[in-house]
Amino acid sequence: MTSSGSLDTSANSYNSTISSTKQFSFMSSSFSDLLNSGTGDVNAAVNYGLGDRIAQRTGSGVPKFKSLPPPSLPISPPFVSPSSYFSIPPGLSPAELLDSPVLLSSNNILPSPTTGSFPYQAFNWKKDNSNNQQDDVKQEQNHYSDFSFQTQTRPPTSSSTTIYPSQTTTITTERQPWGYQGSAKNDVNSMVKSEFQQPIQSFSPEIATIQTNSQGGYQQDFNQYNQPTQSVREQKRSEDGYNWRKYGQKQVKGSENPRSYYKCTYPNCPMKKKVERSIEGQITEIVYKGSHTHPKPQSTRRSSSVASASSQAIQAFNPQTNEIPDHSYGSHGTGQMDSAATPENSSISVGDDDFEQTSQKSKSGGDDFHEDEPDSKRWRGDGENEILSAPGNRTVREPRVVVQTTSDIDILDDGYRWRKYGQKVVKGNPNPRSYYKCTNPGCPVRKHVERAAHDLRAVITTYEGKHNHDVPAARGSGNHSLNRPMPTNAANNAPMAIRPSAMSHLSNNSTINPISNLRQPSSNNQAPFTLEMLQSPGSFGFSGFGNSMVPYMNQTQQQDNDFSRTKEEPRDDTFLDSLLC
DNA sequence: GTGATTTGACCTCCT
DNA sequence: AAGGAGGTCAAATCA
Repeated sequence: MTSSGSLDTSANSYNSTISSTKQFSFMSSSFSDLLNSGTGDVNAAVNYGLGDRIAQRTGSGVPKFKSLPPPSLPISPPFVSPSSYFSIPPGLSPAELLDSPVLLSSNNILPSPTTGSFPYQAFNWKKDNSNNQQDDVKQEQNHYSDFSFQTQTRPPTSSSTTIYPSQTTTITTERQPWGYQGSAKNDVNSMVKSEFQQPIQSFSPEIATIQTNSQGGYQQDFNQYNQPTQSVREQKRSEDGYNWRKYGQKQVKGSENPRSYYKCTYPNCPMKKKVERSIEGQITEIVYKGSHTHPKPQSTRRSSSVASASSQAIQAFNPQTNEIPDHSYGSHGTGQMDSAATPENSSISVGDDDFEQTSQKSKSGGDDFHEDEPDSKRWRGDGENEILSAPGNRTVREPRVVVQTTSDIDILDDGYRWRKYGQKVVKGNPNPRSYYKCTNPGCPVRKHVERAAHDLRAVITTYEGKHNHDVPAARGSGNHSLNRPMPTNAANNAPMAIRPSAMSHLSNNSTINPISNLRQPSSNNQAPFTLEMLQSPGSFGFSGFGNSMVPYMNQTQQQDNDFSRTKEEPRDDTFLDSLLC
């Protein structure tokens, strides 16, 4: 139970292999609990869904794309494709970029679309390279949640990592399940290790926490966790850094896993989240709804020193959605919400209508997702966990940890509507890349989404082109919140759907663009987001991340470049054909 | 005694 | 309009 802590995964029965025990509350529950948790393997086996079985047979976890819809931020579509603005630094290969920790940070952490997890290396990177930086990062967690290994700040037991970017948050959660699942159950260490060994795309604070516990190595990063002095309250904090109160739990149809409902404990904060945990305790799905109207609670762990500015900049950076803002707020130890980037200022959709958007859910493992498909169906749809082949040769059932954001994902991703026009397996990634085109007549914008090769949970979304139109109204809702001006409190109402996928999004635009979060007219969306901005520490305040960001950027760019190829393709049909070929 | 969690009941929405 | 499912409430319970 901890609000955040309680990871109820449930819905999907995946859990299986990794099982954690009962509820794994990062926050409240102690890590030991995890360790104690019984084995879930048996259950897992039982729980396996058809998809899982298939996955097992195939030996590969086929992510379900449905759940993975790009991190759509309910709010606004990506501004500009980052790619266009960024260039890859010499010496960096795209592949490297992908693996680079930076990626994690970006969107904050971008889990591979496919896997949703970040490469283990990334962690190492931190350890090795950024111990110092890590500290900074930690401190700045607030700022860049992505990077944030905010969780770090928290004690291992409490997984209250702060995930600033919403998406990031999502990812985090997702990972946790994995991470600890394994670890939690049988052998925390082993599990964790395995995961880490495996690429962990999504860096969830929780995971981090787990790691910390299991592995000393990460502890460096997560020193704070170890701090004995943490207050219980802090421990309760969820990985996302906010304090949550569980207000309900319910068994969802079609899922063995119970779903827990949490509310942000901050007065008047509308933010909610629901977490499903597997029997083992693995988090199978997390869905955030709404946005925080306040800064993230400061934890002692957090370094107050973090410059809010930088953090803010970073936050803004998150293209993703509301969360960014939300988290961003939180992320700032300062609690400042004023960052321009914050959704608040932006016109984020809020309101009931928004809900559609709000509740985005991402589940890993979708074969294919149709944006048109209602979120509810999408994310919930299969319900079955897929078995992913973990890097280590292990076949692990991928926790369907889906970070859900709140609502309609269709639009969610970026507020725009997309039509799938192709799918292809690109070199270097066994996971198919779905290609989408903006459905708005005459709009040249395209995007492609793929799961990261190393982590199915991670979704990489790349945008190409600029929208020549405003964000379409949300389906079902006459007014799409997206179009609406954001409420004063950006985060407030706007349901943020955090998807793991979103987290993973590499999508240049969405991910990078803080602006995107702000719902601006499409034209604005396109607003120039220059590399300089990103790079310049001052401009976006990547301070702390500095270079790291660059790589990320680069990566995105690369993607764009890659994608640009597709752009050149004169016709969708042609393109599709080519893909099919 | 306070705050968080549990859990059955109720409400709302969707089909 | 009815039924089902999801989400929320709130009293009881627990820490």
